[in-house]
Amino acid sequence: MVEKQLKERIIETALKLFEKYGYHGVTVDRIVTECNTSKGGFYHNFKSKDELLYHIHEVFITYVLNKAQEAYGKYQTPTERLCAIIQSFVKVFDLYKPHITVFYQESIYLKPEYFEKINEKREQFKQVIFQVIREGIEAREFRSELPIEITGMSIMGMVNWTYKWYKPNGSMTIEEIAKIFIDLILHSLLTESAKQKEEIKAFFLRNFSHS
Amino acid sequence: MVEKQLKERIIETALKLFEKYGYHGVTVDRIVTECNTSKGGFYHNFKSKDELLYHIHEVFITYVLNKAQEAYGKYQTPTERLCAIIQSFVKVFDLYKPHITVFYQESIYLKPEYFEKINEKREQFKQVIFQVIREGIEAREFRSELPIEITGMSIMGMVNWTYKWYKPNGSMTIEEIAKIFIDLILHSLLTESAKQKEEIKAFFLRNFSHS
DNA sequence: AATAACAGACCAACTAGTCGGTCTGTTGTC
DNA sequence: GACAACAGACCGACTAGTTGGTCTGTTATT
Repeated sequence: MVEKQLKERIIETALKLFEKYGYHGVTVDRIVTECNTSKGGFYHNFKSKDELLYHIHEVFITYVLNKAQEAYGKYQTPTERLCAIIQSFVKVFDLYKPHITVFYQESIYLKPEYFEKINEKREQFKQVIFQVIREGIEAREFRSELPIEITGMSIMGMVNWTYKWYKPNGSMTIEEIAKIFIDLILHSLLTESAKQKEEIKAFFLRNFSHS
Repeated sequence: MVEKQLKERIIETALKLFEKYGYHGVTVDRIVTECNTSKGGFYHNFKSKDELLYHIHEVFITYVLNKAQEAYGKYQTPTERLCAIIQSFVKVFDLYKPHITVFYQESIYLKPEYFEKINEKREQFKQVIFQVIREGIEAREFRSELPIEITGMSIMGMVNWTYKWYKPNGSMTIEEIAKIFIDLILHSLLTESAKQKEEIKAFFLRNFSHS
């Protein structure tokens, strides 16, 4: 087993600190001390503190966007697609909780060029969600009276907000939380007739057979 | 008509700037220049930049907590109470959008003493929500399989997230958005039998009679 | 030997906060 | 009514400390 590379160590330390104290609450000096390196080590690996922040954003959004597109491709019906996307996204909280926190708290501090790049992917992710909702309405699985954007943002809000309260190693696993989210969302989106449809009912029961 | 007091002007300017650039993206110098005052004027009215940040938090959370308790007191049934609380909270976005943004983005930068005070009220607010959900389940209006905390945090996430995308003067009024939130939430919380109950059905129709 | 990886002293810029001073309006005194 | 005495609001040059970033030198690696 090779020693963990310095660059990785810097990122991990920075994430831990940024999550707790915020980007501006952490100095480069603090980062380098806490992971036993030096200014030289830091600036050898990153052009600037900004670039480190960008890197964190980039890693996270790229991963999440890929996962969403993957989940979309894996299923055919809107209901299944939506559930798969949510599930894959929520699972990310166990892997990338600090990334997510930084992503939602500190992105205003990204330099314009960096911000643009990140925002593009962020926008793509949103469009995947909107697309699924649109298809769900067209397929008469989701209620047609729902406005796509607001509904999409509601779902994203519900899920994203998790970063404010989720504690890994808490009393509930992230999978259990994901199930509850999906339960809530399906109850609010599905039409009465979709709830009756055999394949959707089966899919539903397979995932949430409470009692 | 008296001139607007300096303190008010400072707060307004700071809010506008904090919302856009973040607490650390705005210097005291910038605040005082943009509202045509001076360092002296600023520090005459505030002990520190931190105190200004605290003040913004305090005004907002106090208002919101009062509104929630008021809404709770005004109604008797859990469903009505929940809707009233959500409605009153969402309406705040037209009044206090910058406050809310600062509240959710910058509270980590509050000095410990300040943070404690704010957090206490924040906690109280959460408890009101949890309480209503608990009562709703006990009254068999809300589905008993829902865990109170997660459901509560889901609702708060959905609603709070609004600060990330809501544009006053957008194509939808805040009241319309509130209705959609409530529609989604009721669909996911209400039991089948509650949906049938005459008074709840009436209440429902009164608020969302889409076609 | 040449190059990449890292160390750490140092620098220049910036920023929150201070402090002596001014200006305006109010109160008390004759 | 005039004037002294005073208070509070506000000004802005200045400071002390902090922070991101640089630069020269040292160590490891191939």
